[in-house]
Amino acid sequence: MSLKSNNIADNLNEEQLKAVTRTEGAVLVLAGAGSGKTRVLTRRIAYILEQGLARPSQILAITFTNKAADQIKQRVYALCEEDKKIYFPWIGTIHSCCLKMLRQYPEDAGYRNNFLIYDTDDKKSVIKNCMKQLNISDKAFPVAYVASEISRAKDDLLGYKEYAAANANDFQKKAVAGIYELYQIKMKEYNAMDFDDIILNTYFLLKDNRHILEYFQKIFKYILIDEFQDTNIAQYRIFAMLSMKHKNLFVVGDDDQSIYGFRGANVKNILGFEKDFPDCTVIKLETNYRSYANILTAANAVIKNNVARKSKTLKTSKPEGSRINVYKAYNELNEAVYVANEIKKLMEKGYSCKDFAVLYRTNAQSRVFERIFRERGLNYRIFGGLSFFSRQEVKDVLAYMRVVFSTDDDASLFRIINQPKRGIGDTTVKRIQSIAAREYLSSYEIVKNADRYEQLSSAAEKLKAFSDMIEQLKEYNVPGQLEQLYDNILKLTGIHEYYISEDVNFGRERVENIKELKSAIVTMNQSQQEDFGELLSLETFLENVTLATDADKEEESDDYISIMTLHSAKGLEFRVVFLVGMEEGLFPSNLSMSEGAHGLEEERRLCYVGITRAMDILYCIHAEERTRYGKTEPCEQSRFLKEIPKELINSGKRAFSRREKSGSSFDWFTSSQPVSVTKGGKPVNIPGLKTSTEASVKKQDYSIGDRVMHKKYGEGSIKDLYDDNGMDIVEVNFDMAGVKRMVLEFAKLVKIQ
DNA sequence: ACGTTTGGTATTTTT
DNA sequence: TACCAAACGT
Repeated sequence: MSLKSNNIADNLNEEQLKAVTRTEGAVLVLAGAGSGKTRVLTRRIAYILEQGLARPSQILAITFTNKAADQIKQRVYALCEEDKKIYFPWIGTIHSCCLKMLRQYPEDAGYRNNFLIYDTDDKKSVIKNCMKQLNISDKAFPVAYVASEISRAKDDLLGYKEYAAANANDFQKKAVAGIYELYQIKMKEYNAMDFDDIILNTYFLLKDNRHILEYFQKIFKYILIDEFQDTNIAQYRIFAMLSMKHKNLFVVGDDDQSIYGFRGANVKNILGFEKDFPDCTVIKLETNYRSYANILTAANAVIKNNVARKSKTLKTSKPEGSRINVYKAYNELNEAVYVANEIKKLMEKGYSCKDFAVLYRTNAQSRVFERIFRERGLNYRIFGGLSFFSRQEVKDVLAYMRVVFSTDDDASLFRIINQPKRGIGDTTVKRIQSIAAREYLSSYEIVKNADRYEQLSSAAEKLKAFSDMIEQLKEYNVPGQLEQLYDNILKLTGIHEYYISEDVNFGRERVENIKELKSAIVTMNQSQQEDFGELLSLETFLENVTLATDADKEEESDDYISIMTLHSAKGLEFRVVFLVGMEEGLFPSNLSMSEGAHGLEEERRLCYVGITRAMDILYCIHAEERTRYGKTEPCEQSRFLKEIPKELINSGKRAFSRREKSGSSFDWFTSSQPVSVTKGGKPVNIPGLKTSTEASVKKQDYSIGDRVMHKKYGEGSIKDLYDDNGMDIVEVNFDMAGVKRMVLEFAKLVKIQ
């Protein structure tokens, strides 16, 4: 097979080249941050193809995220000849690759062929039901705890029996084991798998079915694993099994970047690798090509405080670069304003939006940045948080699609059975469930034949109407024509009208989101045809949707500031990085520290990941006080900042001190807008602001959604306007102060253009 | 059955 | 603070 690239060795150093060309046998690459890991991975795939060692379909490459998979796919794709593109390697996340295997042998894995994937929300609702059924209070055992306990068990390859046995003398965990058991039984009934089941079931599929294992062993001549430090035991076992025949297992990882321990990732896999594959070649990539020396020195200084790690130091040939900017902000608002100001300054020097990233520990921190950036007209994009497909209204429509796909899907069935309201209440639902359990039938069977059960007589008609509707919708389950299904769901179920009528309450977002779902269907159908020459089936659609992280939504512009958590920044690089919220308790977070030394070390690795994302300039920002869970509390700067040598630091001066704040109930100085400061009690007119204090204020002057400014509460948007006994009342949702109800005439609201 | 209110409680990170 | 669930009233 020929490749477009002439020389596979271009721009590779000696070690990288070795990692690319040592194709046979087990290879462990310890790749430091910014050492060209992705380049090695793609070149290696290209090299294997170029040498004719394998056909594309004989290569299995596992990445950690969909984003990384796409990136590698594209780069390899670009290297391949036009006519070879159809036989494409298996490149994807562990979940999507395992799913592909399971779909080939659903029955051998113990499922019916149209099984569904439950996301975290679905999973929690099933667990909640189990606990109710077992009469276990969710106060004694929070659902989240049970969910993570079950996840962890599955990561370690423990089924409920094994889990119960392993915790036989732990009173609490015995209760969890009971929930785990019932959960698995229910999931089987619903013909559904959760994320961890995908891995676990693949493991057992391969382990218990010799012919299937041999089949896949034969297929995968070369196996490549990225981000190996973040694999768990179950995943590792799968790779080990699959590579047993050809023995060509190539793994890349960095123990210093292991940040998913909380989710069962096991760094020991790196150490274990050398034991399990004694003949393996170990290659270290220790030259960083990304960051200026100061940044790298800081990163090394921080990470060396970790005890549990393989000692190594990244080198660079780059010059020192500028110092690390540490800035002490007054609070989170001031922090965001400072970041925005610095970005503006740097943009004048030639940087553009896409060069910047704001990284924080928790998603909750994104809000202020979103607000300030929007006000300043800075183009930004927030990654992570709740994804488009997990929004309520979108999930509702998806639930209809899922029930159409599989009527065994109880979680979806009960989500929509009364959404929109059709007179099927809690009591009816409970009765359906108990009859289903008694008769060994699916809940949907009961709904469909409601007239046969006396208990359901009062609701029978409504239930019949509901199941008739679902049956009718099933007609539209035609590959390549899912838009029709979507249109009919909107038309027949009343969900569209419901959201239209409710929309005022939700800032008109919901109907828009539902519409966007349709374009997601259309685009996905198109790419399915272009990439795979096949029509988009409901099965594939639903799968893509649940496994999608940030569903590569088409952006109008690709020049934006990236705002995301440190976790999702892994694998990325930016010219300028702002690490914000560097405070004790937030980063490192109290929760991880309560887990002891290893918790703190994971936080430190997270910090290391953050620092090493920066190419040119690094900012670290901490606030003097921060409002969390509605309480404002003083903050101490993060210990990680103290671990950076002083001579590398450029300390920024805070623009305002704590003292300057007192006396004002609203933090004018932190607000980023030109603010209408009161002089002698009268609002000052500011260009761009329109006052309406002169004549009598009329309700007609305002409408819902208008942005307004209030003397005391600052900015907000009008939530409601109404007449109360001849008095015009306005409800404003203030950005800082929340919703306030005021008499319009006296509120002295100033419209902001 | 449904809407509203209250009260309690949680908030780490993601496939 | 903000969200959710149970409790309450209709």
